[in-house]
Amino acid sequence: MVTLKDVARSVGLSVTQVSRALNDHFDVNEETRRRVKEEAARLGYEPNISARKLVSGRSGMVALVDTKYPGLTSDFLFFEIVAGLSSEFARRGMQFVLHVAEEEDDIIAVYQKLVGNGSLDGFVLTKPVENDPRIDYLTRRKVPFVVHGRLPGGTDYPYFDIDNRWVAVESVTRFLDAGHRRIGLINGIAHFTYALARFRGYCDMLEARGIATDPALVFHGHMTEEFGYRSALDMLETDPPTAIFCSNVLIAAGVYRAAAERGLSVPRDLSVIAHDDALPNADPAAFDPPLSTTYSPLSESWPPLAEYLTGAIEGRPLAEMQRVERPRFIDRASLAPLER
Amino acid sequence: MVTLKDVARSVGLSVTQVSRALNDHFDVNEETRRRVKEEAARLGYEPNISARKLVSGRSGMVALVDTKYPGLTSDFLFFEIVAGLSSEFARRGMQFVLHVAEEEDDIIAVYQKLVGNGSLDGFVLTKPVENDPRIDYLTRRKVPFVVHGRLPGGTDYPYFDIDNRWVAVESVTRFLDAGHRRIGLINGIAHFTYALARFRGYCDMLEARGIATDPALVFHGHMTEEFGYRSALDMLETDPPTAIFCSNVLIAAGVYRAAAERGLSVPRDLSVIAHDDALPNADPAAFDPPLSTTYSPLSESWPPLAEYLTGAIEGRPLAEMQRVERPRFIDRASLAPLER
DNA sequence: CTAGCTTTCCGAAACGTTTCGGATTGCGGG
DNA sequence: CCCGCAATCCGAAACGTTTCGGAAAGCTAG
Repeated sequence: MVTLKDVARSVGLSVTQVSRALNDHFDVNEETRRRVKEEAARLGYEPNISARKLVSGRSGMVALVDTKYPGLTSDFLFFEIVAGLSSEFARRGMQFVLHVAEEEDDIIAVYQKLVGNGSLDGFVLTKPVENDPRIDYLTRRKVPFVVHGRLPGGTDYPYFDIDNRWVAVESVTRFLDAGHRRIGLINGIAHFTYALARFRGYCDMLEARGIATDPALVFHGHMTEEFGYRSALDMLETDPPTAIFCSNVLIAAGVYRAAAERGLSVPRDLSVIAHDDALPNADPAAFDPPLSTTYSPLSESWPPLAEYLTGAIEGRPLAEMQRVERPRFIDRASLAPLER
Repeated sequence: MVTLKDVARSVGLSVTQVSRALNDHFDVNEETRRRVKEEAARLGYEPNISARKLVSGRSGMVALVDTKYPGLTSDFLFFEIVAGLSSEFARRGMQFVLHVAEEEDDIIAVYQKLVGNGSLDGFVLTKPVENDPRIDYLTRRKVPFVVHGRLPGGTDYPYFDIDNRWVAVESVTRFLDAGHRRIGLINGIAHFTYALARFRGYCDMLEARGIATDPALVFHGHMTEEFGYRSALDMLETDPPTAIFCSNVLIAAGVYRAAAERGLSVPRDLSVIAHDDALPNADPAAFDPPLSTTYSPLSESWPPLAEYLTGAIEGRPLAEMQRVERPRFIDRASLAPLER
């Protein structure tokens, strides 16, 4: 391994000055800096992260922790997140550590261990839940982190989120304006905040028009095609809805399948809107008929997440590191006025 | 952060002795060891990985490097690997670093950087190709690594592989014994060694029975349902095969679809065998008719891979760290004797 | 009683980096 | 000619751990 000392010797300077030259400190001659950098490159010098971390507290490593669960390895969302973040941090010269904990592990204990051994600069938190214990713990320990999503109430941490309430409000409004009264919701797992926000938006919008939410029209679960299919079949059994909002394009695919099986035509007998994360495996435009969506590519969240986390590590002010993005509605052909 | 010094002070011993106690060195009193461990646990002490790495050369971190490519985020295989390895290393108290490099990056330069900054103990290499430059580089730099798969020829590195040649040989033999003469192969991308081994097995087996391999019956590409579908359609165009071996259950799904579209019945008009990695999203028993396979769950490779890599890091002898597993054939209902 | 051994402990050095405080040089202004 | 200042540089300490070489104390055999 080639160290600072090697470069120093080779260029006839002290270790100190070489370090400062490479880190663009002010008190080193321009010409010297050039020479040092050149020589370092020539020797193939790479700073030793461990040594740097030890003294400066920065390692350039960030982590994402998730616990194992059945279906983890076929969770597209998870892939997209992991690949997107890893690549984004790699681009910034940082390292991304994926830690998949055992299902039975206490999640806080895992963070404790990871934080304790002090080789990580910060964490990316995904899929927050209400009163998320991870946020409590990391805040208390003053460990930098960024949340993909956010909690209702005070948010004194960096986050990037989309306006999930709007997603539901917009879709339900369009259904209502088209004359629909019985509107179904097939949502993600209930305790995740994004699902909650959508659920609340859905309820509030109905209530505003004097419609009570019918529990028989609301489903929460793992957002798969299969789940969409089963939920839709269930709804269609008795007193079926005329419109369904799906939290996911995959769910919508299941709804389409169920509708076809029941001999219902979209959108004549059943209107459908879904939220589209722009995942590579599910293209709403390829649906028959093309699926109307609220559109917000997941891939656009990696750059801000990476930026905010580095910001948090460097201690930048919170205000610059909170953003909620509003999706846009893309009308295709799965929404029609209710015929009576 | 609680350090060795804190534990030492709290227990009235030297830092040295505390370190030895925690690492189960021999020259520390049994009673002392107990006291130290207890106190360390009480204080929530976690060894600082950076400091340890700096002096002992071990960080307990291993990495897997892959470059971005279109379809990465929908590559089930990749995620199965990532999640499986991460969890397996986590179980062993190690950390797993996923590094997704940009497509345009020089892969060796990436390894150079990662090796150079000296925070990684070793690497897991997947999807080896012939004359793999990564293997050359890491061997030359004496960096520990383990290969998932192996290269033809001398193998002076740890690896875990399945007998890919056997996979093809076995399937083709069964086809031949059932009277088939025109046998197709839909394989993975040609330069990966596992695809090569299967291709060679396929060719050799045909040749042994005096059958020339027909280039029109061999397809290499990304192992997706779509690729299987297109390849099968192509084959079925003129002078179709009566049997097809698929390197993947996904491919087989595409073949089934193509056959159905062409009005061919499996297995009456077309026999199909596939290799089954036991991925969660593709169950050959759920096919109609159930798909006969060579069976070898991918998930069984993580424990040996993790074990061999830690072995390589600790400098254990090579002989214990090489294994090739033979899959087993599972007969279901997609293979029938050729009617004439 | 002593030599030698075992058991248990400890001080100090080392790993590669950053950073604090100070040192040296050269220059212009008085 | 000297003072002060800017521009460059450097030595040494520090981060938390492991490890080398030895030291102290207790015991046994002679």
